[in-house]
Amino acid sequence: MLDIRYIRENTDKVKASLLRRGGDYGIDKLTELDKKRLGLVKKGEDLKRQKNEVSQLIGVRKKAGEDTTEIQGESRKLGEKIEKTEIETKRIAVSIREALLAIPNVPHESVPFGEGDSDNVEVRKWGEPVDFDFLPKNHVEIGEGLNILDFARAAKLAGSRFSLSKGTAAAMERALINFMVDTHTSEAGYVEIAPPYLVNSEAMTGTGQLPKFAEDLYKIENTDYWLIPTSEVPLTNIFSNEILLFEDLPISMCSFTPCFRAEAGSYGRDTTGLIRQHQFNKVELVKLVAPEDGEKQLEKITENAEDILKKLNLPYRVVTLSTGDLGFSATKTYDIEVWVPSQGKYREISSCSLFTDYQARRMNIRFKRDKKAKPEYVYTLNGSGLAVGRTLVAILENYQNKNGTVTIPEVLQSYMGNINTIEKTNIL
RNA sequence: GGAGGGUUGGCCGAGUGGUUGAAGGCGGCGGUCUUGAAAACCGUUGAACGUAACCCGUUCCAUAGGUUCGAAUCCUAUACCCUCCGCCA
Repeated sequence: MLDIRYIRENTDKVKASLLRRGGDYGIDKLTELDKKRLGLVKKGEDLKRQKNEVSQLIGVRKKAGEDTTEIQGESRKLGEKIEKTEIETKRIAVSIREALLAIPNVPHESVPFGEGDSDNVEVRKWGEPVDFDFLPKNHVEIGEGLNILDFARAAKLAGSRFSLSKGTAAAMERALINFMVDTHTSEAGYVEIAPPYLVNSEAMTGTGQLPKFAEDLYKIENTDYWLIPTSEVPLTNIFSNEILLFEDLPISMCSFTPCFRAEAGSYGRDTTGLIRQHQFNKVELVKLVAPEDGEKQLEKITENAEDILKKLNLPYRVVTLSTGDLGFSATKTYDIEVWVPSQGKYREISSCSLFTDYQARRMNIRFKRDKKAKPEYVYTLNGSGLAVGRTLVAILENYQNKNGTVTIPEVLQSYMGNINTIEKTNIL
C-alpha cells in the first residue's frame, strides 16, 4: 500500500500518477478521513495523558492513606471520554486502511501510458524463430501424438485446465525445474527455498492478492489456508515484520513450487493445452533490496530469467507493460514472451516486477542502514524464472521435427539421462 | 485426537496489580586506560505515531477482548512453540 503520509504531503502528485492507471481511487475522501483521524488521535492522547497523571496520583495518595474516592471518579470520567474517542478513531482508521489496500501502486515514470496489453512496448528481441519447412503442430498435437501429454484423463481426475504428463514429458518438467533452479543458485547467487504451498490470509494480503483478488485464488474450506497462486507469496512474506540489516541486502531467493489459480474470468481463453492451467509449476525469483538499488535489480532479475531462455535457445522478446496492463502492486513490469510457432506469436513466459515499498509496507519488512539508523522499508521484486509448463510448450513446439519427434535442448540432456530426442512411446 | 508446559527487548532471563519501556547478564555502540589490541572500568543501547528534527506526549511485554482509578502481572478466547500419549507418510 501507499504511505498515507506520502499521500498527505503529495496529494496532487499521487492523484496525477494514479490517473495514468485510469482511476481516481478516492484520494480526496481519503485525505479528508486522514485529517479527521489525526485530530482525534491528538485529542485521545491528550486525554490519556491526563488520565495517566490522575492514576499515578491515586497510587501516591493511597500509599499515604488518603481518601481517593473523588479523584477515582474523575479518572473514570476521563476513561469514558477516551473510550468514545478511541472507538471513533478506530472506525476511521479501519476505513483508511481499507481505502489504502484498494489503491494500486503508482506507476514508474518510465512506464508507457496505455489501455491494455496492446500498448505494451517492446524493449528487445532475442533469437530467430525457426523457419519450419513443414506446418508446425501445436504442443497438444505433439504431446498427444507422442503419448506424453494426456488431457482427457486429467479431465477425469480434476476437470478442464488440468493436465497429466507422462514419461519423457514428466521427466522433462523435472529436468527443467532442476536446470532452472541450478542455474539461478549457482550462476546468479539466489538461495533456494522450499516454502509452504498453503499460506494464511495475512500472507496473501502482504503481497497484494487479498483483499481484492480472492476470486482468483483457491481456499481450503473451513480453514484460513489458501493455495499459493505463485511462490512470490510465501517467499516475499518470509521476512514480514522483521528489520533486516543493510549488509544482508540484496536478499535473492529462488524456489520451485506448483501454483494454483482459479482463472476466474478467463473463460474461453487458452482453453486447451498447457498454457493456462489451474495448477502449474513455476520457478520463481524474489529479491528484497535497498530502495536505491530497485531499478537496477529489476533489470538484473529480468536478465536472470532471460538467461534461461538463452540457454534453452528459445526465441523471445521483452516488453514493458503499459499502465493499463500493469499489475496492482507493481510500479514497473517487464514481461518476457517466448515464441510459440503454432500461434505465430510471442506468449508470456515470465513477468518481472518492481514493487517499490508497496508490498514491504503491507508486510512491514524494513532494514537499517546501520545500528543507529531509522528503519526504512525495503523494495521488493519478483520474476518468474520461468513458468515451467509454458517452457515445456515452447520446447515441444520450437524443437519439433517433421517426423513428429522432439529434439531435447542440449542443456537439458544431462538432466534426462543423456537422451537427445523424445520419441513416440506406448507407455500407458 | 487426548493431557500438560510455555510465549517478556538483538539474545538469555527477572518481574503476580501502582512512576516498570521493563532488574541482571550477553551482544552492540561510544568513551577512559593502552604504542596498538585484549582485559578492566564508565556511559549508552527497541519500535510506531503525533512531527522534518529536538524536547515532550501517546502506544507496544504473542494476538484480540475483559476486570480495575491503575495490568507485563488477574480473567477469557485465539495463534504459535515444546513435552508425553494415540495415530500416521
